[in-house]
Amino acid sequence: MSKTVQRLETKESIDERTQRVLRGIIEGYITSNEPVGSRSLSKTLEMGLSPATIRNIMSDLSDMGFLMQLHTSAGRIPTDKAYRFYVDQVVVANQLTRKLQKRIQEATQEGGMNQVEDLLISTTRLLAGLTQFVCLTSSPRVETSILRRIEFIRLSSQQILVVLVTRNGQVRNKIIATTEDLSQDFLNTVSSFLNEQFHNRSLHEIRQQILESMVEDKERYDRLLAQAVRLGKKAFELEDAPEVYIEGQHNLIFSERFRNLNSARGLMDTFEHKSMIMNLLDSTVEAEGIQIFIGIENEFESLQDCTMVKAQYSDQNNVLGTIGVIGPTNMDYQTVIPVVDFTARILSQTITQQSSSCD
Amino acid sequence: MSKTVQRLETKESIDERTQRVLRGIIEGYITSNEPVGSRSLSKTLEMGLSPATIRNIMSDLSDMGFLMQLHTSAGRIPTDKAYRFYVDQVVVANQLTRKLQKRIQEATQEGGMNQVEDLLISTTRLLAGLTQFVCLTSSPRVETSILRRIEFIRLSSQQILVVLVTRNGQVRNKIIATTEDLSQDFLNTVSSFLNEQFHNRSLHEIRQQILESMVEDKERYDRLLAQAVRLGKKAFELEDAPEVYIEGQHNLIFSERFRNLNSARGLMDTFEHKSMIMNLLDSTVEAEGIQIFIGIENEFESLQDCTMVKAQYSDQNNVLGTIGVIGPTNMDYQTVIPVVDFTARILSQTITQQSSSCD
DNA sequence: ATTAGCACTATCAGCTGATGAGTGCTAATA
DNA sequence: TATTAGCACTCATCAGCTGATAGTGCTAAT
Repeated sequence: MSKTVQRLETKESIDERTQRVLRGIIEGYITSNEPVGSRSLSKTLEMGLSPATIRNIMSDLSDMGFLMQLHTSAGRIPTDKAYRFYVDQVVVANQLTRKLQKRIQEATQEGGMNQVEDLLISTTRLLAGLTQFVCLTSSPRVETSILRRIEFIRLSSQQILVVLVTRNGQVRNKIIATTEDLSQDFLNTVSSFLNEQFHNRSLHEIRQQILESMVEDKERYDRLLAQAVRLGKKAFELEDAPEVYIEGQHNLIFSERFRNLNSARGLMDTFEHKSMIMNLLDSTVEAEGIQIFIGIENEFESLQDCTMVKAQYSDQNNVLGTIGVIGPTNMDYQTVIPVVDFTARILSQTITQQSSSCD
Repeated sequence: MSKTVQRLETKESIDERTQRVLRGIIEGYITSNEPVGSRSLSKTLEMGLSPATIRNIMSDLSDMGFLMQLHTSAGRIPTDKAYRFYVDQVVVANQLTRKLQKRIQEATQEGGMNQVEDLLISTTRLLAGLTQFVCLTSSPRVETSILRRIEFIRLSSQQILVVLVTRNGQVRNKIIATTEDLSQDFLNTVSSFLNEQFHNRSLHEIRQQILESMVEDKERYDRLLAQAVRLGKKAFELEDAPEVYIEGQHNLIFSERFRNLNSARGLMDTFEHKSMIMNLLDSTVEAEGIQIFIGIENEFESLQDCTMVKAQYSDQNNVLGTIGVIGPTNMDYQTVIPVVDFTARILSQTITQQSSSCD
C-alpha cells in the first residue's frame, strides 16, 4: 500500500526533465561505479543542458532524497530511494537477449541432472556466474512435499535404510536403528502398506496422521500395523531443515563491483548461518513473481548495503523454494532482474516436467 | 630417501647453539607473525647472548638458506627450508591436550551422523574451526567401495530409482530412465539377484564383470539375466567423481594469519575446481600417516605460500580418503600436526565402527 | 669468541602543498 | 523567468618530505 502511495507521489512531483537527469545519474553510476558529476553528465545526457543547470537539478534531487554525496567535492550517487524509483518506474519488463536465454536453458538441461539437488546446485552456480554476485537458493521444504514413494531396506539386524522419494523428485536417505531384527520381506509389506496409505499426501500430513494413530487404542493393532506406525514415525522424523545452496561468495571479496561495500565480512558471517539465509529467502512467501529489496529495505543489517533480487520457483501446484542474488545496490537492474526472473521460470519448468512424469 | 639425506646433512652441519637460535626465530615468528630481530630474540632466548652475537649467527643461518629478510632493516623470517628443519627435527610426536581430544571426539559423535557424508562434512567444518585455516576432505571413492546392498525402486513407467549402499555406509541415489515398464516385483528379483551375485565386491570389480557378461553370448541369457545385466550396467555407471568438502574459506580472507599471503585469490580459484583439489589431496596416496608440504614443496603454484598438512583416513581394510588443512607456512605446527593426525584417526575409527556393523 | 659502538637503511606515521574534480552562489543573459 | 557562465570554495588524493624507529653489517675493543 505504502508503495502505491509513494509511486503516485513521485510521479506528480518530479517533472520529466528531472526524471531524465535522475535516470542518467543512476545509469551512469551503475555503469561506471563512480560518483557522477555535473560536467560529465551534461555530456552523456545529450539534452543540451549545461553543467550549471544540471547542478541545479541535482541540488533539487538531493533535497528530495534521491541523491547523496560521499564528500563535498565528489560527484553524487543515487540513494536507495533513487534505485527504488528506477526499479519501479524505469525498468519495465525488459527482455533477455536470446543468447542469455539459451545459455540458461542449456545449463539447466545438462546431462545427469535427474536429481533435484543437482539441478538446484548447478542453477545456483549458473546464476552466480552470470551475475558475478552471490547466489542463494533454498531447496523445497521436505515438510510440504508430496510423498511419492517410501521404501525400507534392511542393512543389518540393527540398521534399516529409509528411502523417501517426493513428488518433485527429491530423494532422502536416512539410516534408522532398530532393536528388533526385521526381515526384508516384512519391511516390504510395511512399505507397501505405508505407500498405499499415504500416497500423494504431504509429509507434514503424514506425520500428523501417524502421531494420531499412535494415541489411538493400541490393542486394535496387529503386529504389522504397529510396526508400520513405529517405523513410519521414525522415517518421517526428518529434520525439517531445508538445504540452502550458496555460490559465488568469492565475488564478494574479489569483484570490483563490491568494492564500496564496507562489510563483506558481515555478509560472509551471515552466510555461515543457514537458518538466517532461510529467513532471508523465504521471509515473504506471499509475494508473487520477482521481489527486489534495495539497501535499507532489507531486513538484515548486514545486507543493508546490498540489493537482493529473488524469485520463487514452483511446480504445477505449489511454491517450492526461492532463488535469488545479492549484489551491490548499483547493480545492473536492467539485466539482473530479467535474468533472475527467467532462471526461476526455467527452474520451475524443469522441476514441473520431472514431477509430472509420475504415473 | 632424499629426506633422510637432508636430515643427516643438517644434523652434522648445524651446531647446537645455532639450532636453538633458529628454533627461537621460527617459534617467534610463528607466535608473533612478525619478522624477529636480534634484540628481541636475545631477550626471549635467555641464553645470555648479546644481540650482536645473535646477529652473527643469524647471518650464518641466512647464508645457509634458513632465514631471509623482507627488506634490509627488518627482522628475519624463516624460509621453507627452516620450517622443514623445524618439522623434521623439533616437532616430535607432540601430544594433544585432553581438552582438544575430547572436543574432536564429541564433534564426530554428534547425533544424526549415521550417514558418512554428514560425518565428513561436520569433521571438515570442525577442523576448519579448530585451526582457523581452510580444511579439505575427499570422500571415499565410490569406485573402490565394497557393495553392501543395491535396490531398485520403481518410480514410474519410465523411471527407476537405484539405491546403492556401500560397506562404509555411503548411500548413493540415481534415477535411471527405462523404456520398458518393469514391475516392482520384477525389480525385486533383479536386485536380489545382483545382491547375491556381487555381494562384498568392489564397485569397480562389479562394473568390470558386468561389461564382460555383456560381451558373452547373449543367447544364453534368459530374460531376467539380460535385464539384470542391463539395469546393473546403468546402475553402476556412477560418475566416479568423489566429493570434496571445503570449509573455512573465509579464513583465507579474514584471518590475520593469512595476511602475508599475496594471492588469496589464486587459492580461492584453485578451490573452485574440484578436480584440482582431488589431485591436491590424493596425489601421494602411497604415504602413511601425516604428510606435510611446506611452501615450495607443494605441487600447485597457488599453494606455494602455504603449508598443507594432511592425513588419510581408512576403514579396517582400505584407505578411503584424505583430510587436510591449508594454512600459512608459519602455522603452529606443534598443534596443527597432532590435531590433523588425531582427527584423521577418530574419523577412521568412527567409519570403521559404522561399516563393521554389517551382518 | 664475544660484544659494544656506530653508520647505514627501510619503513611508517604525519605533515605539506599542489592538483583536480566538483559544488554553490551570483550575476549576466536570452 | 529559466538558463548559463564565471568564480570562489571545499575536500579527497597524491607525491614528497620529515623524524622516529627498528633493524642490520661492520669494525674495533675486550
